[in-house]
Amino acid sequence: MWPAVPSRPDLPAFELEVRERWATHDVFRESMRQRADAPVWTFYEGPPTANGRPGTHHVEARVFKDIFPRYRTMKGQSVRRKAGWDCHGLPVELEVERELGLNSKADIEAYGIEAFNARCRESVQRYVGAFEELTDRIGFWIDTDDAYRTMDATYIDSLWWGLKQLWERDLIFQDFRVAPYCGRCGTGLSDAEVALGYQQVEDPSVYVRFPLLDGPLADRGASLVVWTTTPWTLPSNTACAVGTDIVYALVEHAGELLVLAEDLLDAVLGEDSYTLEQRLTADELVGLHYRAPYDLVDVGDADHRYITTADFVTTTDGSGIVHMAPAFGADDMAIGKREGLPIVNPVDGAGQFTTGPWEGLFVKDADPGITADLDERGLLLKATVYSHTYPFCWRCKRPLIYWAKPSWYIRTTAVRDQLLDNNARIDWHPEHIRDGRFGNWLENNVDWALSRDRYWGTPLPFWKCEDCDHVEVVGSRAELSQKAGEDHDALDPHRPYVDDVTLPCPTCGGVARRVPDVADAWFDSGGMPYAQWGYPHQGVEEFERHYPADYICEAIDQTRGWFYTLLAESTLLFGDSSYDTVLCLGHIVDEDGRKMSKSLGNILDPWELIDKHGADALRWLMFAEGNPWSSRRVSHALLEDVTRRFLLTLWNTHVFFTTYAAIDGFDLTAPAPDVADRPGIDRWMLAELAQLVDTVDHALDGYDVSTATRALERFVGDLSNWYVRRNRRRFWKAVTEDPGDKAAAYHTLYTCLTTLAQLLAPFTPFLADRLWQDLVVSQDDDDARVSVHLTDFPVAPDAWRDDALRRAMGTARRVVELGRQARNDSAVKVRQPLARALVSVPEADRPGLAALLPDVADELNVKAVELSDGTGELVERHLKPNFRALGPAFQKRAPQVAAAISAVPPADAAAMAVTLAEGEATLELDGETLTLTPAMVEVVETPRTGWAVAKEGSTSFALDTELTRDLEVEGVARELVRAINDQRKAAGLALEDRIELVLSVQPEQLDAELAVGGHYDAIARDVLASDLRRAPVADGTPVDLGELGGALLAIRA
RNA sequence: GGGCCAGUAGCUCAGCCUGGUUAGAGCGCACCCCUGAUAAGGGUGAGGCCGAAGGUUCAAGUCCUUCCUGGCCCA
Repeated sequence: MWPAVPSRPDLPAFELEVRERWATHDVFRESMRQRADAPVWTFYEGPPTANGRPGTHHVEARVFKDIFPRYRTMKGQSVRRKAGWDCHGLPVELEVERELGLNSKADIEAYGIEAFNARCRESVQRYVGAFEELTDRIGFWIDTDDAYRTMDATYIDSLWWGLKQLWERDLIFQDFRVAPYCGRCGTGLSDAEVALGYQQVEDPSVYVRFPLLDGPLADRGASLVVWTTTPWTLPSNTACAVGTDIVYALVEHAGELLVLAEDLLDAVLGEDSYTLEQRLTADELVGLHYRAPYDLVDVGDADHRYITTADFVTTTDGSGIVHMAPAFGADDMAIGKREGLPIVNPVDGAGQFTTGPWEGLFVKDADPGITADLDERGLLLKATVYSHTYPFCWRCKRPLIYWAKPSWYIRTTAVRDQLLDNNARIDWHPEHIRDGRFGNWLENNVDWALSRDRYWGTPLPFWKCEDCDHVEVVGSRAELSQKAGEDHDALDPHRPYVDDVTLPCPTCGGVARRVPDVADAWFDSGGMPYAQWGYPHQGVEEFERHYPADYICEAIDQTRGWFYTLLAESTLLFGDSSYDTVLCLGHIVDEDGRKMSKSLGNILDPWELIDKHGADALRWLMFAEGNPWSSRRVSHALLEDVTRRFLLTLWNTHVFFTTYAAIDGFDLTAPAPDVADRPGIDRWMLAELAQLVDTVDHALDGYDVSTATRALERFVGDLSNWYVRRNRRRFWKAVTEDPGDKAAAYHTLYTCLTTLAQLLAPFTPFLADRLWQDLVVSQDDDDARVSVHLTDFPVAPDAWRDDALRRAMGTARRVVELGRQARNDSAVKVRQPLARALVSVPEADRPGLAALLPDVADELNVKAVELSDGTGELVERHLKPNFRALGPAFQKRAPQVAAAISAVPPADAAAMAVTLAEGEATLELDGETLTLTPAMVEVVETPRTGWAVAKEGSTSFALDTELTRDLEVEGVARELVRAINDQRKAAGLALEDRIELVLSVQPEQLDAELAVGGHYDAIARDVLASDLRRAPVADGTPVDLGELGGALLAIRA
């Protein structure tokens, strides 16, 4: 039985039905079981953090993660789909802090680390259900029951192993470093995190006098003019830097002597407000001491507060003299180390002053007080505001400070060349990321700041002796038990439990305690290739089977996140890249191309989109709209668009097929005519299908969804708009008329639809399977074919391939377009048959087109379409130059030769066409004889008749619009058929219902002509009239036949 | 300030790697057709100095340089 297929589908409702079927038949698992022994193809899931509701951007990533594993499975590979969850990290802590109303690390510690971490653990599981539900609804086949969680003890065991490996190879070290730091969160931030929080702000811009203490300038009472946008760092000043190539000036300004860069005099002091006393080189300034404004911290005897040089000093801003505070700037620290300057750090871990008048104040909040103080003491020369971008904490939105703090580092710089080498072998999509964004970033690799002074994370397995500072690194809980001499195998490795474990120091016998830091959560996710299996403590076989990944996919913001940490860890631990191919997605933006953000209020909830349009529509939009890596728009309007444009076009074709298959009781098992015996249009459609299969297969093999979706959209358009429309009559005509032809049509369309279902399975898994159910499962009890997702990806038989036919049909369709244009221009309705038309196409296209002329004639309702053979009197010939051939042959003269070719008069052109056909022709140009080959010239024909002509390029169509009486009568017959079918529809009859028909046509002569021409028989056949009476009709429906007459008709079921 | 990407019809995008002289599609719009896919289907048309300027070339949407605009990433 062929199912009843609704012509107006509720796609989201169908998807839910399909999902039920998948669950009932356990299709997902079965699809993997089928391939259990097949070659392995590996996908790694980049774990999302489930501490918020999943958004539309998650859908994007997840459908791209889904499509290639589905494709690979259908191609016969074994694809394990292990899910994963990222559980640790500052975002989780901040969420919990908000819930608990905690504001600082002190608050957390007062609340208790144990209780706090318990809340964190609960928080990251809170939305797992929401993620799983959405994952399921969008058809992302990933095994959430088999998910790894970065907070699991076995996972952490693996990370500890990784860290120990690095430690043993001297790739982990502790150093005092200036790093971006959030005083509120009490932690340093990775570069990636810092990158998230740049904002345009206005900071104070102060110019401060630093009176000189040495040399003649000091004797004259001169001061340096020092510029800073962070007044709070002034108490920590230990030096000033000048640029070696910069010219400085001593000037008299408002009664005092000042030193600053000459180029900046006007900008800082104002034009004409100073008198130049003397130019100074940097060398003349170096070594001079000065008096800094504050002495909050005693630095002992160390020499400091003198002028030195630094290459980063410029004259684009400020005064050309840079204030140095090594505790609060990476550049400053570098200079400080070079000069052996003391580190003056009156700021604590909360970002607050520990001493002086601003003790207890967050440093940034002290800026106004310091500025006022400088002013009062006569040290402030000038204070304005400076607009620039400044980093803010990406979660708590408070300004970051750069702060010197002891941290643990991974020495990634030691493997920089290897990182570059491994990166060069990764198949990046898009390609430019490899050498561009990612490659450049690797070139400038800096050591990975690993430690975070926080609570909810993978604790660093470093135990440090209280007495001798010896560091013992532990590679698992088992090893911890062994070293501690206590059983910790079941320990929750999180804080605070792990903090309570002490080890005896193997060097001095003292007590070793764990360093308090946890690992950057990026270390967790970067370690998933091995940690997801618990490697090497367990899962060794799984790891080896699934390393490296064939494919990973995330959004572009992961370049310096997951893409980097995966590569860094695998390079450090295993020497190679843990992924071969990476697809880098662009961001999802709203209808106007704006980023979706809460503040703009333009966030689209994925459920709203899916409930309304369905998951397939959303998936298709993601795959088909633009490139995966450019930002793509999502909106209700766009979803409606793809639904109508693609999904419903396909659906309508499906409805057409099943409707007639049901009416005819089409029997699939009856033998199908050989492809070679089917009509040209069937062979053409199958040739296009073969081409489509190749295109989609090849595109997916190369991770190129755009090419695949474009080809699929084009094919579905051709199938619906050309094949089905051209062949409707073959489906509705009586079986007895031509059974073989009818079967050919059914089988051809059936093959197209079922193959499409398979091709679409990775893209739109719901609709694909629905088609499969309606077309295959309904006709077949074979369990193996219970779902399209259990089938092999299609391979086109060679018997389908016919490129010549594809080209010929292309020509035929272009000719039809011209024919329509000609009809349109001459205002002759399509229903009115015409006698003849004449077509001219380039000679190469003639043989192919000849076979398809009946189709052209039928489509255009013309009795006979003749193909000009290039010699007839009805056409005139012109020559058209072909530059592709002329260019190389004639170089600079090509344009002249081309002009000469175009100028050949029609009479000569005809002769030349003949000569050319025999090999080559000659042309006179400026008294010189040139030899032309057929490739250089195209012979173009133009109809010479007075007919309605349409042409495009070298193709033309001439339509004889003259009507004979016979044609008019036939037109009337067609008009009557239309009117009768209108009545059938008005009467609500089914397609296959038979009717009795009564009609009377006036005048009598027309009636007689219709009868003599056999038109009444044809009408009766066309409208399924079992009886047709030509008799007066009492209450008949009038039919206007224009000048020719009129009719009255009545039908009865 | 640096890196990368993008700029083609009103809109969304192909085409650019591999140069060839009428630059395509879909949507939208206007007009029209069809009425046995009908809450469907189809046609025709209008609409482009291919971001700008230089350069290379017989020939540039396509290659090169510079610039402009927008986006992303980084400082």
